[in-house]
Amino acid sequence: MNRAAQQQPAARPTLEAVAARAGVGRGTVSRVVNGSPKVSAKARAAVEQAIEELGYVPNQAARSLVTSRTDAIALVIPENVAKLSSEPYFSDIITGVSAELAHSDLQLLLVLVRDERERERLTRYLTARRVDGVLLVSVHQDDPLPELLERLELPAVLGGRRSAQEPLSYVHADNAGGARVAVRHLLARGRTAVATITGPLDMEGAAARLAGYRQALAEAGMPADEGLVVHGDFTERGGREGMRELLARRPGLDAVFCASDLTAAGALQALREVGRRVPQDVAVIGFDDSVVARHTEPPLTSVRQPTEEMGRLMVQLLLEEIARPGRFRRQTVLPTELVVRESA
Amino acid sequence: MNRAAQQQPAARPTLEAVAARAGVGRGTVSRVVNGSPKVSAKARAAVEQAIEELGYVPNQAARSLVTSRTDAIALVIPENVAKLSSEPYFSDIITGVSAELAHSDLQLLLVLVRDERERERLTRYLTARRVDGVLLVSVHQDDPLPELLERLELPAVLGGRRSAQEPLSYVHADNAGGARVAVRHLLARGRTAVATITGPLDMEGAAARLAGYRQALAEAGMPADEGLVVHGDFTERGGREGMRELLARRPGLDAVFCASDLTAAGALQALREVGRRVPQDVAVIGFDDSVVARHTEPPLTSVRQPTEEMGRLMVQLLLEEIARPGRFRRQTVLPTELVVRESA
DNA sequence: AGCACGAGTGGGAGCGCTCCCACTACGATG
DNA sequence: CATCGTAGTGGGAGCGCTCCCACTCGTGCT
Repeated sequence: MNRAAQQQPAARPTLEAVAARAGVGRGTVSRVVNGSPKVSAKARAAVEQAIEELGYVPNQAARSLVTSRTDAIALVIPENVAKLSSEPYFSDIITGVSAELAHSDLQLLLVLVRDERERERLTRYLTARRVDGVLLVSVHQDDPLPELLERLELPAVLGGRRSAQEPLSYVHADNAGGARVAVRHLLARGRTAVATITGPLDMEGAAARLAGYRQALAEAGMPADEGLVVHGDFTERGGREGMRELLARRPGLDAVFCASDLTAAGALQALREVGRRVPQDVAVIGFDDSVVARHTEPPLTSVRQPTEEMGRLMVQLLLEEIARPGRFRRQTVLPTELVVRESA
Repeated sequence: MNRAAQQQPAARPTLEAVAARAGVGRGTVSRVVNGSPKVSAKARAAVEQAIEELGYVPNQAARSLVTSRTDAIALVIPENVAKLSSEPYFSDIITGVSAELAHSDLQLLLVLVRDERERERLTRYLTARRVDGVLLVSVHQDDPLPELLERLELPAVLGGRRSAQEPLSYVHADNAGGARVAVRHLLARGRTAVATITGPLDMEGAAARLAGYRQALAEAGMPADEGLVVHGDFTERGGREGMRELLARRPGLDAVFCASDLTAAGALQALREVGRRVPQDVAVIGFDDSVVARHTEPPLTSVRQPTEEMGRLMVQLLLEEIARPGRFRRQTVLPTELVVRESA
């Protein structure tokens, strides 16, 4: 077992080296690198040339040490549910976040939190302030992370609020409105027994979708039948089981509003199992208008929320908050819209 | 516009503070924090208590400055194709990488490279050695990144090699073998005109799948008909257009092997357009066995590659390479397997 | 008793940068 | 012609840590 020879990979030039080469002081180089206007054209040119010649790249660690900025933000996804590929919502958030971040000079740290151990690790990480800010999606009512962020006074933006009184900045979609539109659509098409498979109700978004469902039924003067409401968890499996349960409880139902596309895909499977045709026998509507909505059979009518846009917006809010850490929290609602396909 | 008061958020305790409190020197605290065995039980206990009481968390920037380690690695995805949510492959890689990384104390930087500007930014970033290592997936033949990584002597692992002579470490699936098995399956079921829609052939994986297709046909003594080969790009759109092209060229085809599930999904659409039934008229096989394979109508028979596992393995190789930067490159092939569903 | 040795320990030096203050040079002003 | 800005500059101090060397003890041996 021979030890690999300690090779020194061509030590990178330092600020000091650039200064020497350009015949100026360290301060001047620093000013050029950081775009300060208080540098003469001549000095700037000399420095820029030296940087070019030496291939100088600033050492971020040294910079961080003195500025205590990290130039990185974390996107935290509590992935306790399933894996990323079956949750297009998260992928779209990531896409949006990454796209928006490309304009800035911040790096994106992706943190998937699967269990308690990983949550603790994240806690230590945030406590060490190893990021300038945090984006947090899929927040549940009792999630301890938002409070930690508040306590640490770490700039943060939530994707989806915990409640209507959410103190932190957040971006969310008009969940109740989307649900209302979906259910109205079903009623307008003559459906009379509209069921719903909810998401996890400890998430405000899921609760709002259920509320929207109820509002639309109430508007139309339909009696509230709790037998038509079954609880899911946004997953496909939840949708399948929820649908079976609904069919057992209310065999006469003719429509179902699902809290996510995945849920709807599961419902579709359960309906196929028992030979109910979609949309003839039962109309189905999903939520998110994610990529799965286009691949199911039949393709899903779904409430579109601008997921990628939400990611972008979250970054914008976070950058603002990082720029001026005063408590200027901002909360933004994005519109939803019904995309009609064949399932309803 | 009043400027927010400069508040100082409870200055974090330093190593020095811990040392003072524990009544030991800085060196001892450092040793405890870094798990050195050369500390007496008594000193260790004192330090640990002080750390606890003070809520000490090491400053990573200061540590990086002297060790020139960052404790972070980058996962680079050249996302020039489409968005993440429609590419389950990438999501699964991310899932695997993140899961494996949870065992270590490294952080995951996700870098999506969309255009030339972002590639340059990444180049600067890597040049500044702001990560300890790099995972690079979806490498094309002419991708300049691998060479940059070699030049920088930055530990790196590729997901998919550039060629059989790949000098860098990599993990890849047995693409040719998978393709062979798929095509054999079709032939064994009596299909006589088996077409293929390839991936981008400047990727070794795609080329290997095409080679496997050809091998299986040759084995069976079938004449090679280049009219049955059409070029795609792993996308759904490519699959749709490729299938249309194939139908125009060889109306009599009765099977098609697609280089990805997405491609197969597109092919399915094109077949449906012209009323061909799957699998009765045309059998279809995909590749990846990603989440879309289960959602198409009919569900796709597909060659499974252990994508998540590949992500995990990439991390393992990278960690090894970071641990001893000697040129111990490792190259690993993972098996593929045919998952039979209804489309073939 | 004297010595060597290893286990532990303290703390100086220094990583590469930004911050900031003192300083220079030069044009404008009274 | 003395005085005062003002734009630009150089470099000391210090961020919080690890590295490493010099040092102090016991302990076991001669």
